[in-house]
Amino acid sequence: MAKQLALTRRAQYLAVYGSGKAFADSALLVKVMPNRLGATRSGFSISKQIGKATVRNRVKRLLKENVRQLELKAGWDIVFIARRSIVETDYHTLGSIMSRLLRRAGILEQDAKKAGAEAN
RNA sequence: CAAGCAGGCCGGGUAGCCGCUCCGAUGUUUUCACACCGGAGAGGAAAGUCCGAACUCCGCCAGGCAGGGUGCUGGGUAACGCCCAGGAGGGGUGACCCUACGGAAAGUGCAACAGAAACAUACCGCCCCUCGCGAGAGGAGCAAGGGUGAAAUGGUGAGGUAAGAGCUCACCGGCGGAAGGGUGACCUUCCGGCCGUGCAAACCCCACCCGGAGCAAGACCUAAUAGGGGGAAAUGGUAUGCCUGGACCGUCCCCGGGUUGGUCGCAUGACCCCGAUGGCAACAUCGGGGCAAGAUGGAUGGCUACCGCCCCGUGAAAGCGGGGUACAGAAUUCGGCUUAUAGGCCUGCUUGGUAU
RNA sequence: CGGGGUGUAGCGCAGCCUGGUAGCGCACCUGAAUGGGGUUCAGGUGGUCGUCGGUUCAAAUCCGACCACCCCGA
Repeated sequence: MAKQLALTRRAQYLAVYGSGKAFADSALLVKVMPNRLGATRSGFSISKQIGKATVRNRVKRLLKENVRQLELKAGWDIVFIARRSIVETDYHTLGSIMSRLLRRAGILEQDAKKAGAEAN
């Protein structure tokens, strides 16, 4: 994932936390907020409660890879917040969870619906 | 063959598709960047942060006192609480392993409860003498036996005695002295007399070492705001305990305001590999060769297929089916220690069994 | 990444420096007082002292290692 598509400042995270809409699953919490950039940026929050450094790295990489595969509408800031049960979730299950949550948020491209159904 | 001891090593592989960070070349572009090609990209512990250093800043000024650390001896090292070799003590049939292992006649303190006594003692007792018909009472001696305790004034045996005791003797242990060996810890031999304990991971004494903070250290650049208001104090302040001397001058607190960007530090180093020489070894010296991650909301990845390895079931075997493939993720960099770790390999040695 | 602190009864804490008895408040249980409840009074239950080793006759306390949680830092 390219660097300019990532949230890199604490202020950006706090803005999404404060005024973004939330969509939740038992393994994942997603907060989204529209921006005016014409591009969609995403950030990841995996706290120390999730596990040791190896586990946190693994979770973040799975999330990033799934974001890369999904086709998202432009112009949104998205923060993915991991919950404890995400440790037992594999790549494909996590992909279906993410596509479901983002479709509810209304920022998944219609073309990608098919791919999301396939992943299920 | 089985059980074990010591040392060293590895810690999945190949291919395809899609990605990430850095470096280099080319092209487009005013720059920022973008496209494409090539190269590099987690560990033995990267971990815990328990020690030691490099490096950086702080007033590392001088002296002294506190305070902290280490603790058998000798060596290695930049340094260490690490490593090597040796000594002593302890454990194991053995290979071998373990040990914070200086000082208790420098001083202070503690040893609860129990017990007569925990620095000097006699509770139950033992023996002798006197009185008494006797039970017993008084006097003198003893510390062997019993009892209490974690610990009771060297141990075993013999002699000796009224009963006993290092009272005497032999051996052992401890202490002191002498001689010899060893750089030293210490060892061996001889002589002397018979001397109460434990705790220094209690204070302490002795020997040696230590200024403090840490890469969010620190340096530079760009942008922006302000050169402000109030108070304390001159026996004040100048970075980390205290005192003395010396040096310097504004210092400290509160309110208000601004920045929470970029670059460097940052990877050629007490570096790695091979060989030779010196040394029992740790290690050192010399020669040759090599360059091996560098992120900053933090890269080093995701998926698929096949193979390898281990376990279980089935089977004569081949094979088949199922499951597993650990601990763990660089953040200034090194030297150690400690802790976690599926499975596997190599070398030497010990004990027991069997065969020749 | 670096620095520091704390783990003791259900909860909040003391005891640790200077080693031998684990204590205080709230809560809980029983009884008294009230027609009943609260308040009050009396009595009582309850703790592997975070875990594992070491020193010591003896460890919550001294020493070492490990685990968990919390705080601070341009």
